[in-house]
Amino acid sequence: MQERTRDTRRALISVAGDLLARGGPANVTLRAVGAAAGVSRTAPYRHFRDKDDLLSTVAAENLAFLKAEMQRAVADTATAATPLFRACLAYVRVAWERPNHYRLEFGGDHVITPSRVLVDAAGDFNRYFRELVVEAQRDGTIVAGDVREVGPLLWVLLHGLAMANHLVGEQGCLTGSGHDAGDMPRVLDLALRNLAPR
Amino acid sequence: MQERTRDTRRALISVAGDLLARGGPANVTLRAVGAAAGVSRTAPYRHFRDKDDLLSTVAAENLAFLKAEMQRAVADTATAATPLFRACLAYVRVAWERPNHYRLEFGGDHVITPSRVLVDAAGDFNRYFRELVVEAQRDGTIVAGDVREVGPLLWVLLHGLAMANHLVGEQGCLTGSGHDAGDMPRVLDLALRNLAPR
DNA sequence: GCGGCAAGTTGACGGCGTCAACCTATCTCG
DNA sequence: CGAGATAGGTTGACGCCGTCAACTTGCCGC
Repeated sequence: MQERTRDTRRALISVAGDLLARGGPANVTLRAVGAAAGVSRTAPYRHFRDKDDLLSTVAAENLAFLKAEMQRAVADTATAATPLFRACLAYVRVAWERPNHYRLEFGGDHVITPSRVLVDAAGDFNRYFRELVVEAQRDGTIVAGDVREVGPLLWVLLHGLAMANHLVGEQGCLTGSGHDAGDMPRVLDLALRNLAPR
Repeated sequence: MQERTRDTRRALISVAGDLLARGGPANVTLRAVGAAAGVSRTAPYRHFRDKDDLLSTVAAENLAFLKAEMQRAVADTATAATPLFRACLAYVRVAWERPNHYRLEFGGDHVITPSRVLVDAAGDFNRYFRELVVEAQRDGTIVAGDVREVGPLLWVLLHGLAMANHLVGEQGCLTGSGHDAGDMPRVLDLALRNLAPR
C-alpha cells in the first residue's frame, strides 16, 4: 500500500512538473494534475497541504537537479574551461532549458509561502554555490574578496542571464541585441572575464 | 463626458497599480479594481481588452517612471558618483521600492501577451538604456566593446540585483549573506568597478 | 475478526475572468 | 428640435479554479 502511495505522490510531482514545463504556471491546476495522474481532483490533498506545497516540492526537486547538473559539469574535465565557467554554463543552460521551472524557484512569484523542503533545498544549493565561489577564488579564476560580496555578485549575474532568455523578443533590455542560446556562452565568458583578478 | 471617461480610465490604472503594490499580483482582480474605482466589476472591459491589457498599461507607465527616475538621477550632479552609477542606483532603488511593479515588467510572468503600449514603452526604455551605456563607454566609466555585449551584461547585472531583494530571506542565493537595502550601493559599486576598463 | 487509519472519492461553496444582454445619457445630424 | 447612433456602465450567467466537508474503501495490527 505504501508502495502505491509513493507511486501516486511521485506521479503528482512529476505531472505537475510536466504541466509547468509545457504550459507555464497557468497550466498547473490541481484538477489537471489529478486527471493526468489518473486520480481525482482532490487527491493531491492527501499528499500535500495545498497547491503551494506541491509546487514547493517541484521547485525543491528542480533545485537539486540544478545543483547536480553543475556538479556534473564541474566533474567533466573534457574541456579546457575552468570549473567555475563550466558550472555557470550549466546553471544558465538548465535555466534556459526549463524556463518555467527556473522561474518557479527564482522568480519568486508562484510560491508565496515556501515549504520546509524548499527552504532546505535552497539552503543546500546556496552552500554548494558558495563553496564553488570560494574554490574559484582560491584558484585565482575570480577576484578575491569577501565571498559575501563576490558570491552575490556572481549569482546576480547568473540570475540576470538566466532570466534574460525569457525577455528576448518581448520587453527585455536584450531585445534587438540578437542574442540567443548560441551567444550565451560568449556573454557569460565576457562576464566572468570581468570578474577575473586584475 | 469624455472628461469622465478619462477619469475612470485613469482611476482604473491607478487602482490596479495600488492593489499590485500593496498585495501582490494575487490582490489584483478586476472585481477589486472596479470596486476600488467606484464602478462595477465589468467596467474595465469598456477601457481595456482584458485583465492582461490593463496590467500591460500599468507596466508601461511604471517603465516610463523608471526611465524618468534614471534621467533625474543622471541630471542630479550633487554627488561625485558617475552618471552611470547614479542611473544604475536609481534603477535598482525603484525596483526595490516597488518590487511587485518591477516584477510585473521584468519578471515576465503576469503578462503573457504584452499589449502595444507595453511593447512601445519597453522599446523606449531599451533605447535610453543603450544610450546610457554608450555614453559611459565614451566617458571611460565602463569597458569598451560592442554595446550589444556590454549593454546586456550591465543590464543582466542590474536585473539580478533588482530581483535579488525579493529572494533575501527566502530561497535566494543571497540568503544569509546579510545584504539589505543599505548594502545595495556597495554591491553595485563592486559590480561596476569590475566592469571598469583595465 | 475487527477497529482504525490512510487514501481516494463526490458534493458543495465562494471567488475569479469573461461573455451577453440590457440600460442610459450624450452627441450628431437631417 | 427630435430621432437614432454610440460610448459607458450595469446585472446575470457560465465555466473555471482552490479548497473544505462528508463519505467510501481497503489494508494493517491486535
